[in-house]
Formats: sequence, C-alpha cells, structure tokens
Amino acid sequence: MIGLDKRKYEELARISKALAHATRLYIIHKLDEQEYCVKELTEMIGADISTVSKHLTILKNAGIIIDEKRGNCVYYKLQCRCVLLMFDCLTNVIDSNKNKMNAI
Amino acid sequence: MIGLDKRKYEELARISKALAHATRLYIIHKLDEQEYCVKELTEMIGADISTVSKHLTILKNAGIIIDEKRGNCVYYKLQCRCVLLMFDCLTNVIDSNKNKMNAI
DNA sequence: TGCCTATTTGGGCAAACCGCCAAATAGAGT
DNA sequence: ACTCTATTTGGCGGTTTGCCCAAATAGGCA
Repeated sequence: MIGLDKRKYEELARISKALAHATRLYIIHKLDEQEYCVKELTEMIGADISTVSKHLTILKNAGIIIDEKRGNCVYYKLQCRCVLLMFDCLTNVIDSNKNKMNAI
Repeated sequence: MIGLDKRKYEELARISKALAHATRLYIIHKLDEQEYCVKELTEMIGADISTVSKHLTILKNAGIIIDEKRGNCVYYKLQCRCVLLMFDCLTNVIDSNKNKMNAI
C-alpha cells in the first residue's frame, strides 16, 4: 500500500476512528434528532462532563459535528447527515452476522 | 445512556472499531474486488505477515470477512458487501469537509 | 468588577492497540 | 516421516485511548 493509496486510506481511517466509540455513536444519533449543548448531552450520557467535551472535540475535529455558541452554552449539531450512513452500515453487518448464526 | 441503549451502541461500536484502521479499510477494499490469501494481501500491504494476519482476525471476528482454507492457503473474502456503505459514509464526510473549507 | 454557570484543558493512570520478531501450528507433497 | 510453505499465536516495547479529577477559561449578568 503505497503513496496516494496510503494517504487515502489514512484519511478514511481518521474519520472512521472518530466514529469508533459507543458514546460518540450515541451522540451522533442524538444530534440527528436535534441540537444539544454539552450539559444536556452529559446528562443523557452519564459520564463526566470533561469526558463528553472531549468526545465532542473528537467529532468536531473529524468534521462530523459543528458547534455554535449561543448565550451561556455551546450547542452542537451534525454538520452533515451523511454520517448516518454509518448506522446503516453497522446495522447491516450486525444483522448479517445474526442471520449467519441462526442459519447454523 | 442506559440499559438496552448502552448495549446497542456498544455493539455498533464493536463493529465500528474493527473498521477504524487504514490497513483494514484497504483490505476490505481489496477483498471487494476479489478474494485473496494472507500472503497476497501481505505483499500488497507491505507489513509483517503476522500483522496482516491479526488485522484479518479482527475483521473476521467482527463478521466482516470470512475465511476459507483451500489447498495450502487461507483465502479471505467479504462476508457481506454491505460494509462498503462505510466508504460512502466516510467519503461523504471528507467531501463535506473539503467543501466547507473551500467555502471559507 | 465580581459571581456564577458552562465548557475546555491538563495530567495521571489503566487499558487497549500496533507493529515486529520468534516460535508454534497446519497441511500439502515427496 | 520429513520438508517446505502458509498462517497463527505469544509476547515485548512503544503509542494511543479513555476516564476521572482538578484547574483554567469564557461569557453572561448583577
């Protein structure tokens, strides 16, 4: 895997890694419903607020969500709903696995 | 994030993590063209064969690829092409990021 | 200015990941 | 049985992740 190829797959992996965490997938799913601020997400998730803030930073750096400061809070929302394809992909793989299991 | 929800997102993340590596994305892309054995993939990738074998194991455990021993070699192929949605998803995100950058 | 709430940043610690090497295993072919 | 090739497994060192806590920062509002 050389040159252009390598860079291309590293770029894909960079985004991919940002998606590879249960909490971050949950955040994406929530932000698909509506925008939320850090505090609201923290309450839903039930982790330390600094932890949630870091997850949000990772998603933001990957260009998956964007933030907007309004009043006292920072609101996050999806930058592009195209990321929801991810859920279809993952769900398909899981369903496919289940079917294989049952077929045995 | 409690109970069922938590388990659901952890399951999604489990698959997602298997996808979150440049070499593994490359392997998936290659196996979409045709099946390959470990040695062939190793030559294309240019890493130690044990490293490649481990990547393949990770993908196999996630139910993304399957192996089949034939003759002297172990051949791997995609279990379900649905995983290719992943590339659409990642590519969309990357393109979307580029567009935002250019718009500035 | 000073206080208060919301958020981010830095650090420490444990766990997971990655790559290589060396050794073990599996099976084909002689 | 022996040899040779292909693959997997075990393990070590280095890097990255993820979590919490504590401290720093930012901005609204009296």
